[in-house]
Amino acid sequence: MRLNEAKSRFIQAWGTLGSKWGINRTMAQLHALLMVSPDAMSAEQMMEELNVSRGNVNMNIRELIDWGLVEKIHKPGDRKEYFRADKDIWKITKQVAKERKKRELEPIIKVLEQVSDVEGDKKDKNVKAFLESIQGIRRMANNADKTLDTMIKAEENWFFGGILKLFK
Amino acid sequence: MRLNEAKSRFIQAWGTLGSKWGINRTMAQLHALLMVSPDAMSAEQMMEELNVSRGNVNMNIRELIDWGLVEKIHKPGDRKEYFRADKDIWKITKQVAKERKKRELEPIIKVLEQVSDVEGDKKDKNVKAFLESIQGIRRMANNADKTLDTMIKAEENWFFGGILKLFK
DNA sequence: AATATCTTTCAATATATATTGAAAGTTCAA
DNA sequence: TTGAACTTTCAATATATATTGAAAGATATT
Repeated sequence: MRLNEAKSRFIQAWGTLGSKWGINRTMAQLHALLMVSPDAMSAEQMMEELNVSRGNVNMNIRELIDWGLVEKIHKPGDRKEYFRADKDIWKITKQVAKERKKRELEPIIKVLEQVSDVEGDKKDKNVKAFLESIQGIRRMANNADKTLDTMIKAEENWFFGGILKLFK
Repeated sequence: MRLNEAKSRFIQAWGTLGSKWGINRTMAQLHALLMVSPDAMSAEQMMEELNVSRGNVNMNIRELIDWGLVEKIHKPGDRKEYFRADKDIWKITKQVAKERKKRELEPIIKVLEQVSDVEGDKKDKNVKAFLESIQGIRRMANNADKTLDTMIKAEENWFFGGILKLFK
């Protein structure tokens, strides 16, 4: 397979995967593009490669920066802005974990706490079933929270080394 | 907080969380509803609680069954179908992991394999950067795949206990 | 076999989300 | 301080996704 075909297949697949995980397709494609590009890219270059508008590139690159996955680069003697993505997949994974924890896990944990405080007859099977389920979900959420905390601090070779030993 | 308010807050929050993870809101809400309901529910009851149409309930319940999260129940002497969700959150988590692995992780691993086979000058920095990134992503994906395999078979305490201990 | 009860389907519609592109905004060099 | 080069914004539009509801399809009951 030629490089260009491989590249566009990967970008395509990454965009599709992103969609299934609630990530805007263009955002995922931009990320894929930058992950496999040796050099930082300008808005024009990205518009060209992905066939999307300037506004679309601008908004989604901003979102990627907000997620901590892309950074703005200034080349000396050039007014254009360039963008590059970190290529270390372990760092990327941790960064995504960190953001989703903050944006999604922590908020739901708060809701779970709030709804755990139900007044009324604890013998009522409706109350009982509700509280038992919520409690189970809370424990899982708190476990996930702690695990992510630790993962976010962990070294790369945890994932590429330690976990395999554990699961033998 | 009264049970009804707690229930609807939880259902609401679960639906919102689902959306952010690429899951249809009604599907997530139905799942939430069944998770906190002591008894199996009929389509009518669910339509009533969530204020959605019969068709919507039917399609999304079918999807939940397809994900292995809900089962159909027949009550003796009643022609109606009822539905119940497993309430064991560890089982639910494993089931979701199993399905997403099959539907999303395995397909992307195949694409990563395919695009790893790039012809051309391995000294070209474009080829080099592409292959290095893809290789990193592949290693991560394969690790995730193995980890999920193990998790799907594991007991809750062992999994979290083991991971947390390892991280220490 | 006619009827009542319940489920499924799917074209039409509504809603949510993504994308465009041109105008406004910004910055810099002359 | 002007204008060229570049970035940002956002109303309009397009696209994708979800939802409805009535008709068709099942299945049990009389």
